[in-house]
Parts: sequence; C-alpha cells; structure tokens
Amino acid sequence: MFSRHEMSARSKVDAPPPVAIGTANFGSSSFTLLPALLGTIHGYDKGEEIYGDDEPADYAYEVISGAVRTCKLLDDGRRQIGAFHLPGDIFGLEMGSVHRMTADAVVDTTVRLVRRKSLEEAALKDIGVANALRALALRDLRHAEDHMILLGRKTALERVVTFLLEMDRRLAVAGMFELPMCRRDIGDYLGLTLETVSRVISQLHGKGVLGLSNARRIVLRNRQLLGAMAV
Amino acid sequence: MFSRHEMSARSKVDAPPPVAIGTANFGSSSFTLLPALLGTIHGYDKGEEIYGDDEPADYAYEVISGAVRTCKLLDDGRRQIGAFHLPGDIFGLEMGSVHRMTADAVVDTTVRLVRRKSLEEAALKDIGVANALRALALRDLRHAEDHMILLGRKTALERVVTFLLEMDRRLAVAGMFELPMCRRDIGDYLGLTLETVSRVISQLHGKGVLGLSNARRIVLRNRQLLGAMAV
DNA sequence: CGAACATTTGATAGCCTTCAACTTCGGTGG
DNA sequence: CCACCGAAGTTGAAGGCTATCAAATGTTCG
Repeated sequence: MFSRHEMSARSKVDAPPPVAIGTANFGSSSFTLLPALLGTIHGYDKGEEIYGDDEPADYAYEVISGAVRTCKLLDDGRRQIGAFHLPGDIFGLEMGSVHRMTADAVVDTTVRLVRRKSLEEAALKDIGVANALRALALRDLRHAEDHMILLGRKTALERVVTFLLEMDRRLAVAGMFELPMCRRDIGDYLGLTLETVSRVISQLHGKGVLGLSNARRIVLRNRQLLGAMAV
Repeated sequence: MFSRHEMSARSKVDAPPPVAIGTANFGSSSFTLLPALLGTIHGYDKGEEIYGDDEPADYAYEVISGAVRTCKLLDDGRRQIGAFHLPGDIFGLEMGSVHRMTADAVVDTTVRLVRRKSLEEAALKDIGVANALRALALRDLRHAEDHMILLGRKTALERVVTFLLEMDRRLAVAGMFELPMCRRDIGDYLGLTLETVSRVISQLHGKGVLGLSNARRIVLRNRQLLGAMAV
C-alpha cells in the first residue's frame, strides 16, 4: 500500500504528533470529545475515495497520517476542494444523514474512524461532547468563511500566496514543508487552473521569496512580504 | 426609522412568520434552543452596522424583519458577503470572543439580541441548547460549502441563477419575491461586479425566464430551466 | 423639482483560461 | 545501473469571460 516515497513524505507531516481525537478547543476551555471512543484505524491508497457525495454519513474521521481532500463536483467535472485535512484534523461530520462532499486520499493515508451513531449518542448524553462537536463545526465554518473571500475577491497571486502561508502554518518543519497535493489539487482548492498555480509559483520563485528544492518542497524566504501579498 | 417603502418591503418577507429563537432542526429531532431566553428587540436603519470585524462577540442575533449581510473586507475595499440573513435566521454566533465578519442591515431591520454569555452558560448546562447551537453552526457550514463551489467554479450566469433560486426558495410569496439588496450586494455575494449581475439579469429577462415588475421584484417563470442553468 | 442613489447599457481592457508543446521527475524493468 | 515510460510540472500563445470605465436612464425622497 505504501511506496517508499510516500512513507518518507508522510514521516515529514507527522512531525507534530497528531492531536488525539477527543480534544477540541472551544473558547478558552478544552473538552474531552471522545473518552474511550478510540475508533478503528484504516488505510487508504493515494487517490482512493473515502466517501462519496450522498453516501450515508456513518463515520467521522481523524487523519492520522497523510492528507485528505473534501470536494464538491459539478456534473461536467468542475471541482471545488473545500478543505485539505492533515494529521490531527477531523472531517466527515455532517448535519444530515448523508455526506454532502466527497472525500479522498491525496496520498496514502491512515485515518481513525468513529461511528457517527456513537458520536450522536455521546452528544445527547455528554455535554462536553456536544460542545466539542460544536467547536469543530465552528472551526470548519471559520475556515470556509476565510476561503470564500479568497475565492470571491482575491487575485491569482493573492490566492496562491494565501495558500502557501496556510500550508506553511500547518505543516512546516524547520521552516520548510512538502506539499502532499499536486498543482491540480491546489488549483481546485483556489478556484484556479493548474497552469495558473504553476505560473504564480514560478514567478514567486523567480523573485526569490520562495525556495524550491523540488516542485513540492517549499521554503518561504520572506513571510512578512508574503503576508502583505496575501492581502 | 422605517420609511413607508421599507415597511412594505418588510411586510412581504415577513409572510412566513419568523421561527422563534429557540428552535433548530438537527437530524430528525428538534431541540428547544432558548427556553425563556427571549432576548431584547432592537432596530437598525438601512446600512447601519450591527457589529464590526474584531469587535467583541457579546450577542447573537435573530432577524425578526428586514435583512442582514455578513461580510469580510480587504484593506483596499474589496468585499465578500458570506451570507444574507432573512427573518428567522440566526447570525453572530462565533467560536472565539470576537466577531470575524462585519454585519450590517441591508434594509431597515429588527433583530432579537441574546447575550452570548447566556447562550454559553445554557450550552454548558442544557444539552439541547448545545446541540441546537451545533446544528446552527453545521447549517451555516453547509451553506458556506455550497457557496465555495459557486465562487470557485461557476460562471457568472450560473452564479446569478443560483442566487435567484436561493432567494426564490427563501422569500418567495405567491411565486414572487422582492430582493432587499442592491446589485452591488448581489455582486459582492457572488464574487462579481454589479454590472455583470445587472447584465445577466437583463439577459434572463430578455429570454423570458424571468419577470421583472421592477429591478427588485422578480418572478421566476421557469424554475426547471433555471435549475438546469444553475448546474 | 432636484439631488442622490440605483440600474442599465456600451466600449475597451485585462486577467486568467484554454490549448499545446516541452521538460522534469520518479519508478519500473531490462 | 541505466533506459524507458507515464505522471506531474513548466512555459508559451491565443482567446474568452468578466472587470473597468463611462454615460444614460430610472427611481426615491427631501
């Protein structure tokens, strides 16, 4: 299931040990989300679908290693990636009984599954669980709100820079990070084509604000300037 | 505070009586959100700010009459409207202690305020409140996810049609509705300019799929066709 | 009635997409 | 170990969709 290359990629993003499912921040206090609900470990190959649009939402997922994209698709194939889920992130929680996005593995990925029914039952008995689940929903909502202004109002340059700063914040180790996703995924996340993403990254590389040891391995050389470019 | 024109506009959207703050759907069951927490009524003039970005999030709001837009702004004035809130909608609930968007009245608007502290205290004691708040967050998240694919991947025509169908669903009375917001607001909601919005609406009107008794008062003449156009 | 705002419509420009070719990289097999 | 192959990435040229700039018309309200 795991090639040597993917293993080495995963060991990078694993560096900060995954947050245990069961903790979530809400305001200033912290709740125990899933005491004793450890869930099942499962692996997915690169590109494999974890769940599809309109499928029953029977599980929630915590990324242990790897990366997951959640997307919406239009009939003609246009795709919008709503979020990338990295180790420690929880995804798949829904309001209704079916998933409203598809989720698939960006690279070989290990997740922990928790039965939705268990979660809902816990949320009806344990107020800490209910509020922790609320915090997770609010965190996703906050991300979506930030992403809407990117998609609606930012230029290609601003989008890419915003993306690079997000990835830097989320997976940089020793000031460097390795992207698990390809240019097409980045484009579908940012509402751009893969070519435009490539051009902007090349342009940033040419200006020296960006170091590239290869297309996926990036070091930001001037975060302050990049922060200003992200608007 | 209320002009005659705005009053008549409000009486239109009021037609379905506002849902009492205190009810929210989650899955198949319904919870009492705020038993005995009635809140304070307050009015805002058209264009008036209800709260600003980074201001303390001391209240949550239910729209009683009128309409509210919640927006994010970039430094150079670019604006993205994340949502329009119509009678019965609840907005202003945040994860942290400050608001992360601005909210202002699209037209003269009446809201019910509930102290955030009361809500959080209730959420720590009453599991129904906690889960109802979660349902509200998940509903907003679902809307944001739907809106992301619109902003990232739909054409101008598809965006406007999607918007018209959303407004038809939310405020049509007798197959007709009156928009509370101007073309610029629609543009800032759809990631377009006001001119593009105007052009697309004119085009739809010219084709006869749309009736316009005036610029704001619209009747959809072929919802099936429009649904196909929205992708 | 007049001023301010809102909407429509036209002409032009520009950003990003599309289409295409080429290059690079990683993995496999001889 | 190296050549080959496909996937991923880069780069160029042309075109299209939407933005921008501009002006006219319509609407509201003091």
